[in-house]
Amino acid sequence: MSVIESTSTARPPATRKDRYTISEVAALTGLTAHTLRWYERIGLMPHVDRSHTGQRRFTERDLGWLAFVGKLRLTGMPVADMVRYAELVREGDHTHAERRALLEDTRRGVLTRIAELQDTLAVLDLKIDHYGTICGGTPS
Amino acid sequence: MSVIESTSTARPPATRKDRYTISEVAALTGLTAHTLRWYERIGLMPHVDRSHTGQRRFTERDLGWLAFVGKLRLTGMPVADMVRYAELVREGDHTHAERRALLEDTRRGVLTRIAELQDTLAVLDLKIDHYGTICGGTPS
DNA sequence: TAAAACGTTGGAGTGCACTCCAAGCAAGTA
DNA sequence: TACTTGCTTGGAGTGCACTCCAACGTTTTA
Repeated sequence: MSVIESTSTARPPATRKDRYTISEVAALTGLTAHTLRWYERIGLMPHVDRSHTGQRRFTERDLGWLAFVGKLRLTGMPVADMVRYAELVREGDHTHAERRALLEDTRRGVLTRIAELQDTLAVLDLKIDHYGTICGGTPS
Repeated sequence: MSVIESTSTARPPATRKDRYTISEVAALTGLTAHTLRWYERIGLMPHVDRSHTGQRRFTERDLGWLAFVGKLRLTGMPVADMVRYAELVREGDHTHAERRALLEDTRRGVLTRIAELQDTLAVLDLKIDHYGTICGGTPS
């Protein structure tokens, strides 16, 4: 479920702002302000709005995008690929097929990684069991 | 795939192909020779035997260790922690408890990572589904 | 025996994903 | 207003895990 469908027709409670400073976004996302600026510089953010003096003002939509990017990061996707995805989004609706392909590749990668991890889990359990009981000492 | 061939007259009594050159080990493990030397330099390998002229000769035991290290690497464990584990092995049997603790920490980390990945999988599936059906165009 | 292929070392270089710095302008508080 | 904290930029620096280099010695093959 994405966070971004905050509609403008229904007035939300006063706790929800529509413009966030970089440090507010840093606190909300767990990213540093440095990293947020860097994301923008490399093209991983859609254009971020500015105040009349040039300071960044992030929207709810930016927050939603950042949440999704956070998920992509957790998949282990390289930043370069996330930038590619962001480019596709900027290019418009005709890139849907490529976006889906990218996501499906990522999905396959995640599945593979989960299988790998479950494999290591088996080895780890064997080893832990070994230390828990007999404790023979060869490094193997 | 057989590892045992690759040469020659089986004359010398001391050489029962249980000694592997660095490039053989590279081929068997998928690591590069560079990486194998680097592993040794940083203390991630137990002492590797040498030929009379100083070239490395890996044993079956080294191969087993490398296989285990490969599993640890797949867990995402930092190299520094793997080196710590290797040190504990070198220090002898009285480090069993600490070794087990290290492995149990790693196990918990793997479980967490699997959960994270399954979470990203849910988001990915939602998104892929979205592109598969309606294809509305907001970047979210 | 000669050439090609393989091995050795310390140290330098690479790519990734941040992370920080300096110097100066902007915003909120007493 | 003065002060303190926050935000701006381009560019340099960091830490990790390799990855490669130069210059030379060793082993295998023809």
